[in-house]
Amino acid sequence: MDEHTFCAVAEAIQLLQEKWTLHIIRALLPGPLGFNELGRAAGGCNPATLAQRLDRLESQGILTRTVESVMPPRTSYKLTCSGYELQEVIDAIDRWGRRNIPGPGAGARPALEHDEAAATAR
Amino acid sequence: MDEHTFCAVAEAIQLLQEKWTLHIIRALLPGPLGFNELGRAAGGCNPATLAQRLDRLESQGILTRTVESVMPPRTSYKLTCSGYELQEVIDAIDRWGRRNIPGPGAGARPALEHDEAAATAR
DNA sequence: CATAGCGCTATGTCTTGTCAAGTGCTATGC
DNA sequence: GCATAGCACTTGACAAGACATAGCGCTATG
Repeated sequence: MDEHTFCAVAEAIQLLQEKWTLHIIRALLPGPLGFNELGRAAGGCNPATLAQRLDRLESQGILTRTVESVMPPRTSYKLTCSGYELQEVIDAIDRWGRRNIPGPGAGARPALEHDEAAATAR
Repeated sequence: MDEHTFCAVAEAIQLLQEKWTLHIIRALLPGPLGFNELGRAAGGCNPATLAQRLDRLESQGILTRTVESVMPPRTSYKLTCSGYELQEVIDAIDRWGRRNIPGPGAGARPALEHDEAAATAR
């Protein structure tokens, strides 16, 4: 799109803002996982989306897909070093989130900040 | 959701992965902008989405909307300190992107330092 | 022998983002 | 003085994306 905003930054943002991407990477940080296992660890990603993300992340060189056995099916996804470097991104988000998101565990502040009224009364 | 995965991190990811959010914040780092101005600076966000994101970011305390004059319309959006703290998230993505994204030139793409003075904008 | 699990694709629905146009007004160019 | 373009947004129709669900061939359990 805009070559003027370009550089890696915009590209990276574009990539990381896709739904589930960060969750997937985060789930994969502790170690390799299988497909369904990963979907659950990411917080319940449905298989269609998961497969798509995985595809993209693999072709981006962020993770690798290793078929351990075809039948009984067993596949393992693990981060490449490029993927592990995303830890610092997630760490940064983590740090920010703990400081700036109300959250249920934030003491005497229940999560009543649900402003889903954005519907604007259609 | 998963109690173990939950808390601020997942929330923050959820928030930041919405389309344009990070672009908007990034565009706002150098200083406050108006609505259309911001939409363009973010890379061409359409007004509907922009308004929605802005709404959410404001109610999250990440930015403030100041109406400078109603007619001729002039509004200014600027980050709060909570918003500025996202700089380190964007920096992390930036750093990662420069290292790990091939880039449009697919080769030696010198990293132009065009927006590094953002922190002083206040 | 029935059930549940694996990795993953195909289906239809619902949510989300996008385009295009339009509002009331003012500051500019001719 | 009038046309044009800009401002900050809203609305409504539409496309793209994510969703739940079911299912494939197979095997390791109960």
